[in-house]
Amino acid sequence: MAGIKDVAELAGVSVATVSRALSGNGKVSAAAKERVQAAAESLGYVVSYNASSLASGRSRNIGLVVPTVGRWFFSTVLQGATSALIDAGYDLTLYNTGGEQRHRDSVFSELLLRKRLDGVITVTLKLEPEEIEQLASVGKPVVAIGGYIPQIDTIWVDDFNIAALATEHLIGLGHREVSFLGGTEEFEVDFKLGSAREDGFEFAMDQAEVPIRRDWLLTADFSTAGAYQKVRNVLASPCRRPTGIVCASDEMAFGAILAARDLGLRVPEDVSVIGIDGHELGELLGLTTIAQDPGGQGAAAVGKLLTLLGETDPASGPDPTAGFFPTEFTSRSSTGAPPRT
Amino acid sequence: MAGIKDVAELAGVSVATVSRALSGNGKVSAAAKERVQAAAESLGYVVSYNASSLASGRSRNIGLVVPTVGRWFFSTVLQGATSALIDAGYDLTLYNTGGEQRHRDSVFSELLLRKRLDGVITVTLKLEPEEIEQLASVGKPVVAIGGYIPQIDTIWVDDFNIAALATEHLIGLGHREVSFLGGTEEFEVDFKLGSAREDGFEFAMDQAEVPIRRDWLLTADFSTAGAYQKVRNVLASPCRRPTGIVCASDEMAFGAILAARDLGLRVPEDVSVIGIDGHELGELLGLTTIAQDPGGQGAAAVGKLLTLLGETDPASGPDPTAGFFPTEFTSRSSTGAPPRT
DNA sequence: CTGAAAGCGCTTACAG
DNA sequence: CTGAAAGCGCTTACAG
Repeated sequence: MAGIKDVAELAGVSVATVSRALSGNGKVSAAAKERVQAAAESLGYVVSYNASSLASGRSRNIGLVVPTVGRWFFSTVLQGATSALIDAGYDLTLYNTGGEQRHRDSVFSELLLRKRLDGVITVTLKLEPEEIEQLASVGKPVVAIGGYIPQIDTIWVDDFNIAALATEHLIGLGHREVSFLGGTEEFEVDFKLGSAREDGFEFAMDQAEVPIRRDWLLTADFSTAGAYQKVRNVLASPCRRPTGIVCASDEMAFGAILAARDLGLRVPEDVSVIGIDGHELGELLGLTTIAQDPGGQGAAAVGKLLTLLGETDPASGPDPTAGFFPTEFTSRSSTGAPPRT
Repeated sequence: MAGIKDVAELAGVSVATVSRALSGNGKVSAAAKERVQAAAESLGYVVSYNASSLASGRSRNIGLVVPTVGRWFFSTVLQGATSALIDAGYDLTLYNTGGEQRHRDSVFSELLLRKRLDGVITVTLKLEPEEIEQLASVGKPVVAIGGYIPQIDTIWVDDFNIAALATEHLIGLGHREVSFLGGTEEFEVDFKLGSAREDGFEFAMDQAEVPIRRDWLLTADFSTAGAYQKVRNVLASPCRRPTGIVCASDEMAFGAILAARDLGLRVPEDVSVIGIDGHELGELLGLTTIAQDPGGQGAAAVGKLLTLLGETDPASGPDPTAGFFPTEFTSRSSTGAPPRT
């Protein structure tokens, strides 16, 4: 475990020069720099991040707060963020609150404020006004993904209009019996998108003057299995059943498709299903969806954070927080005209 | 940003006493402790981890190295590890090599050795002998998940026998035309399980004296979509096609099932599919599989690491590295007798 | 049980 | 361009 002193000795310079040569801060003669690098190399010296952070106040480490890592959206955001970060030479410390308030609070009070973090990315995390203030007072940049948080740079898709668009797609195909599958109350707290999407659905339905049936406003836990149960119940109804289902996520849409199949219903001849996400599996299952590229969102959040930290050229491309993150309507075989009755 | 001095001043004690009162190390009178805690509370004081780590040599932070986070096995391991860690008050720094050698090497040389880590968990990472030596020389405990690494505590399932068991299940049902879907060369490097599972398959086939067709030894990238293509090709063959497919992962088994369905083949009447993993979706798709509980493996690795760090009661339960991690054969509807010809 | 002080391994004004 | 030295905010023998 060679230290900076060992390198200085071997290179025949002071530790100050070693620090400058290796970090790139300050002036060092080419000759000295070369000797330092050679010495560091031969000793296998790597700077102690703890000491460096303590002395400089910068830790080259950013925190990512997620409610779970077990859902496609979040693991994909994480994947995108880590790739972007590794190239910048930053570490990623993961805070998985597990949706538990207790963990969420401790993340906040302890982990974010005084930890070894230069900045934080929060994913669909609801922040209280005083928490935002706290973060601002500490001076650590924060970038949020999902939902809208006042005063904080946010990467988000236009949930309301996406859901409205998905709904209009079904209405445009002739559907009048449309169900919406959103997130349960419990999940909306974290994911915080359920209601915007449901609002978009209701708006589109109202615009088209298609009546909304309250008992077709379903909710699930964003899992495929959860969605399967709910959709199966509604499709198995002996009375009228919806001919189209707008799902707030692709994973839930998969559940809807599987439920229909298991009931012997054909998709889309008997029932159309549309999702929101752009999950890889969607292609195999022929799912019509609105893709939102979570990996790109993760990378964009990293880019924005790095800019705030003064790392990247601020002129590099448009500000990802300036508007909504782009989405793409992807038409496949899970949607079609409703069955004639 | 109150510091330890502020707390000491407010509590009317020295910083040494504050440190001892808050960390629990060393003796402090009940009265002093109480005053310190009250002072810390009212100032919103949180210890600086960098300073603490530098001074003590312990950082309450562990590293997790994965080749990707976009595959179910890995995100589930991660989920299990984070839950276990958050309760212990440890941070988790994530190193996602993305399967790139360049990232993998930098993780090794820079990140692990001199970073703010007390220990490391590697998931299906192949380590060179000199790397193991390096780790040992630094004295940082390492626990591996998946595969076997000499001299390092390893949490792993019995890949060989699991695959053999899966194969025997199909043979026992009467199948003689059995295909194996493993990982591509490229993936085996990281995942490092492909060959053990293929070996198990071949062993079981040989034992039962069922001939192995080389052109039915398929490989894919462990993704559902990749598996779909390969299996579709083999099932679409105008000549003989396999009546059973042993898949090295559930996600690939999903691809196999979907490929069969899309070709109009019934599962299991026309073709049986068995996976390895225990993915949640397996229940919905009726997938017979051998569940290996990756979340539990992640938690077990954390537990082992914490023990090595002297954190937990060593007497708490059996050593998870003492044998193979338990797996569970889960019979569902994707396997049955082969079609009569 | 408690405090003064050294030290963890760097970074960075400051003075040359 | 370079070095001596202070300081980052803690922890922990050491001596009471």
